[in-house]
Amino acid sequence: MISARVASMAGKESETVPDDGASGAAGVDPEQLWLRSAERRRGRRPSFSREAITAAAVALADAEGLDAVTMRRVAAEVGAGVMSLYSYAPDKETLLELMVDHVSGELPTTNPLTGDWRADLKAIAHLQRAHMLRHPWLPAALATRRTPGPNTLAFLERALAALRPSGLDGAARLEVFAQLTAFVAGHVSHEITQAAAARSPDRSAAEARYLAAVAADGHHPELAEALASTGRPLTPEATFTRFLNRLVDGLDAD
Amino acid sequence: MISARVASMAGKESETVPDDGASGAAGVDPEQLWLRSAERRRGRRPSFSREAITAAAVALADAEGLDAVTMRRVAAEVGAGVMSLYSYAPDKETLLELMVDHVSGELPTTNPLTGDWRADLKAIAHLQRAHMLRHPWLPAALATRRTPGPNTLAFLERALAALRPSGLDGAARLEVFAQLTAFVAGHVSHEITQAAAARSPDRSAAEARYLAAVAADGHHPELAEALASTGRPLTPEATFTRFLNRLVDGLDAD
DNA sequence: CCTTTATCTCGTACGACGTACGATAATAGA
DNA sequence: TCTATTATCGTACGTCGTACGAGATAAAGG
Repeated sequence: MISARVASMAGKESETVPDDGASGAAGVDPEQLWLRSAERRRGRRPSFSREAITAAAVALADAEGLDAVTMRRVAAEVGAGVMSLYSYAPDKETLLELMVDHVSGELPTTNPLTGDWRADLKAIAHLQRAHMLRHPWLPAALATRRTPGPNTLAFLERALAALRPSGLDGAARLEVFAQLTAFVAGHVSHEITQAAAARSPDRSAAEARYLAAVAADGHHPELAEALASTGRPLTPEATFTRFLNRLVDGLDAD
Repeated sequence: MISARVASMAGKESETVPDDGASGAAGVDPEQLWLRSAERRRGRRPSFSREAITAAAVALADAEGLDAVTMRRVAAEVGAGVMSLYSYAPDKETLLELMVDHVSGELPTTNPLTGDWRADLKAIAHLQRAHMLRHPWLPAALATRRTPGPNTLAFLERALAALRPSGLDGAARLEVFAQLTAFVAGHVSHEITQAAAARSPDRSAAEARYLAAVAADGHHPELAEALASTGRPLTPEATFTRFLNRLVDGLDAD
């Protein structure tokens, strides 16, 4: 999802699609959000900072999930009145964008590239996975995200550099990175759901009973067999690596 | 995401993970939701039906997006009082689950399989993509989804049957299908976002200007080159097919 | 038949949300 | 000092999900 918008710039696509599922058309102006100058001449001096507010929101999301990030909670955390937040971000959606870019600052952008672009790309994907596991709200937040901020762009720049030896052209490299990010987000989202479910034994047991009942109804032989299968348990890490390798090894400039 | 919970049953995984990002631990009891008997002896006869309510909610989501699905709107659409809905679903989250399973009923489960499991799997993925494009709220709804309903299970059964000739064991087949679904959902989510952005020219222009400004700042040479690249425009369909083929062709039993 | 018991209907109400509005306070240039 | 500008934030509005409980309606027991 990172660079979704970027990828659409090079080589505009066609094929119409029904109405958007989750969000209105409004959104935020990226120029005003990311490029506005820091100069400030007249008027009262700000008591807080965009940095501090964003950091507080991130801490809240990390600790209690995305639902805990309300304007009231964030304001309380920072010691501000609720409406003061609106001096730093025009609305909550924008605050989410700031959060995403804020944590993107944690991603390394200066470690050496090996020159083996497949290996480098896999390493990047592993970085992204670890990053999303550290901030489990990220996959959900990325879905609503609109434009990449400076930290996101720095990481994108890094990924494009890693892909340079692949021989893919610019648009294709953007596309590969966007798809890779979508893949990682999808996987981590799945992984988080499973881990969360595993942590509540009551629900796990109820679900196991439900599936067993379905498998026993005679209409789901394949499911019954799959559930009875006794393969060695795979770690999410191993599954991720396996699918990632398949995806990346299949890439070439053709 | 389909069968996320199912896949976790065969071969329980380890590796801890931080707190869930978006949802509490509560959830819905799948046994009571999907298996409760239809017998009804005493008491007032229901004026509505779970079917009708779910269908109204789906129609609303299709037409106006997931945000338009509020208990009040759905009730109005059906001609019921708001609180009457709670006789048919214990809460809104459950209504979402019902919606997901409802539309899953549109997926074919009886068309012939060719025996070429890779081809069959690709066909299934294309079905899922078309399905999600028809119901653009699906990718978002799948992320919160907890247990598969009967229609979802029927489709899962179908996918497992398609994978039978692959030689993969049961747990692996479940895992493949879960990952495939996550991949499709991620791609379609991306695709929808792009299409929605392309439909509002003001935003597109602002974003293009923003990215051009970033590319011109001298710190993003890779991005600059990628944006300048003049590859022939790729349809989302073509991109999807390409990545799908990479993923599926890489699968084998080893 | 009437009573009991279970079920469904839905008006009212509560607390939480995002945020529009406008009064108030602080700052810098004139 | 006056004025223009900017930040702070209390109050209030409309919306959300849903708890509660009073009424309606059906079948079962006598």
